[in-house]
Amino acid sequence: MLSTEESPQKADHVTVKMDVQDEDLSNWIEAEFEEKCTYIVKDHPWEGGNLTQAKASLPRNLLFIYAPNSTEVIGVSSRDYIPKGTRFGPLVGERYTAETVPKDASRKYFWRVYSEGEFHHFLDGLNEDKSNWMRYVNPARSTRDQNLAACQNGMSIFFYTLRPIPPEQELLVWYCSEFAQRLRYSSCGGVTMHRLEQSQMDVKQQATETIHTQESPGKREFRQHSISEILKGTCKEPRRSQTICPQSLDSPLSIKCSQEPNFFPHVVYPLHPLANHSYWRASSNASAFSLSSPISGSSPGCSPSLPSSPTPAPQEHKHSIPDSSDLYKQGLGHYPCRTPSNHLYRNPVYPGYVLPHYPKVFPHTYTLYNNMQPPHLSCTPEMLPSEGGQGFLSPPTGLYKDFLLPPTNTCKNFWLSGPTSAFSSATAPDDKPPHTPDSRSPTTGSAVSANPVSTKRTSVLPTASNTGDALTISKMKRGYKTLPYPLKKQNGKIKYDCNICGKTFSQLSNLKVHLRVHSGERPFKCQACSKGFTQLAHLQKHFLVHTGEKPHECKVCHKRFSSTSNLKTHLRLHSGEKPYRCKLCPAKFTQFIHLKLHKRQHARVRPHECPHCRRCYIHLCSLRVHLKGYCPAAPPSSPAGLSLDEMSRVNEEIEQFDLSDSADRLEEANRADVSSLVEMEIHSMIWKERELRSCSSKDGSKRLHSASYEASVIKLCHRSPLPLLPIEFKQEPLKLMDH
DNA sequence: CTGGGGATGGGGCCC
DNA sequence: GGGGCCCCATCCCCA
Repeated sequence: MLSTEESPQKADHVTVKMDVQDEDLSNWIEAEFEEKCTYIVKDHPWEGGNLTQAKASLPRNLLFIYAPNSTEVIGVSSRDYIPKGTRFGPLVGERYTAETVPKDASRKYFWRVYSEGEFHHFLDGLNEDKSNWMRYVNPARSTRDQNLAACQNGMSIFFYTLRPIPPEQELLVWYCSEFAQRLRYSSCGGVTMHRLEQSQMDVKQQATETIHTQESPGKREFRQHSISEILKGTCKEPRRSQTICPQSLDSPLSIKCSQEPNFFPHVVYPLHPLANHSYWRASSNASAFSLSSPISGSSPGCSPSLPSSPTPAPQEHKHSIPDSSDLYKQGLGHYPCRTPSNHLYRNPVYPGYVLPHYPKVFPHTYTLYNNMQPPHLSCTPEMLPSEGGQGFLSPPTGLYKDFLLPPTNTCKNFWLSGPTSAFSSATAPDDKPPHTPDSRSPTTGSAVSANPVSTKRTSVLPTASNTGDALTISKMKRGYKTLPYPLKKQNGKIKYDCNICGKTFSQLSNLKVHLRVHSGERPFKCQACSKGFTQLAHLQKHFLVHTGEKPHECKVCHKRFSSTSNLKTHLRLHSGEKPYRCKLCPAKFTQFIHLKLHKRQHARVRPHECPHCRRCYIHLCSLRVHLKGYCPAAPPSSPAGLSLDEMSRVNEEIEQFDLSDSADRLEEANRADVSSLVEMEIHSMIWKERELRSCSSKDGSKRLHSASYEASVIKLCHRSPLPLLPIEFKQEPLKLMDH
């Protein structure tokens, strides 16, 4: 990590970063997570297809953990190293208000979102096509295990990494301390879990007596459920207490007061006049947050007119949050007589709960001209530039930003078409004119906060009316602009590594843009066709499709092209250059793709045959590797002592390698040790596989999806770090290989 | 199947 | 840090 001594000019940057890296995030409040955690991993975009959204949404740096011999997801793990302070989310689910929630809905994956201490809506993760991967994350049973903290930021629920997560470690979530505190839970998941389970045990005996008078014998049996079961809702659906019991879970009374055992009433309903017993009965036992966020919902904190008031006195919140005893008297409240053993359960009533200090850092709302959101939505000013959309923000005056200027002179008029331009109003699917800050009303914040996506970040331009909070905004922006990255130095320059794919960038801005590749964020939307792009330049280029403009002209034939790339390809026709040559025949091509297609013809021809097993290979080096102990018909000389299965597996890999570009390069490299290099890699792969199996057998609870391993194998062999050829082959591989 | 062109994705570099 | 421009790579479509 870069120290301030190493780069004084970056002292501020590093200091902030060091804060994140060195601080104990477990004591952070939600606002701190939102402010300081700068690395944001968004869901993988879901575009339909065979996978459910819940499965397809898994970010690329995560893996599912599957039940043995099953496609059932039982957890989520990291794929690669994930830095401390990384934000995942928001949690996605169907949204229900107390009025719209179906009476017969399964509530296994209900999450509660609160606004100003009052229930606002449910997020239901039950439907895998309408939820995201976060539904699969298991709860942490101990502080040691916990690596994620759940927070409500705005009206969304996010998971933040509390510490760096090494590759292939299961993600385990528990409340952030603030969260746990207001729920009167231990900030340690294990403690709470232990209490819950203990509570469950205590109730068990009492319950048994009650149960057999009310249920059939087959349903009498009580059972302790694992946290995982609870989370997954695989445990038996518990009966819900219909008894109002205001005591906290810490009180034995909370158990005794139950008329009916209530094992996992993890969903507790809002104090609502419409609340009825059907709600309680419908409560289920899966994860659900009852959240209360001072900045949420129709919080005036979203209103531009809201002054930056100091932290409200506890009394204020006591007024806004019903006292549990009052609830009890009213007969409307519900306090779980049994604490839920499921993860992420909370008590919706906050007796004595004092809202934590939450800096008024979101005093302004801005209209986002980005069709990633409905145009009526506002956003908070600290929004992360890397999340895009900044180009679509209306400046305070309501004018459109100058990015509408033309990429080329020839289309200037088009780009300058203002609000009617493709970019400026790209966000308004209904053609509704986007709001400007000037037209914003205090109720705008309500509209925003009522929408779970309203916390999407983007940068804003401070308005004249909000200059008083410029410092706050600046602080927020600094927080977001500072990535908690382990910085490296290369030739005296700071290098920014993408911790997802490992790519290195010399400029942080390049990395930020690059991260959109992983997050799936495409903030630049084309109004004409709704396509999204990661960069404005891409959108600008794309829009030439709609305008029909072809700015690039061939000097020879005066044919015009939309891109320089295509013009360059075209120019090869005039120059006669065919840089892509086939090594197996005299064919030459002007485009690499044509060579690639051509090579398929040769792939059917496998001139190198094993004399023992008659396997055939395109490349001699592949045959050599095969003969080095991986031919099942050859005399035993396996240097790795492989089983037949493993040998078969290796041969599959050799076959795959044979079809890869690396094989071509090896062949061209004509190095004597080529087959040894390949063999080494394959050995490495085999041993890694063995280690994985060994680990898997030792820890039955951790079963990583085999596909991830296979992917790593493929990566290893086919994009291997083999010291094959100089790096310049990357761009013009075959061209340079030709002798 | 080959060749040509269109479209898109992504990164480097400079301002 | 963000925007703009340029470049390369790749995929797809079609004649």
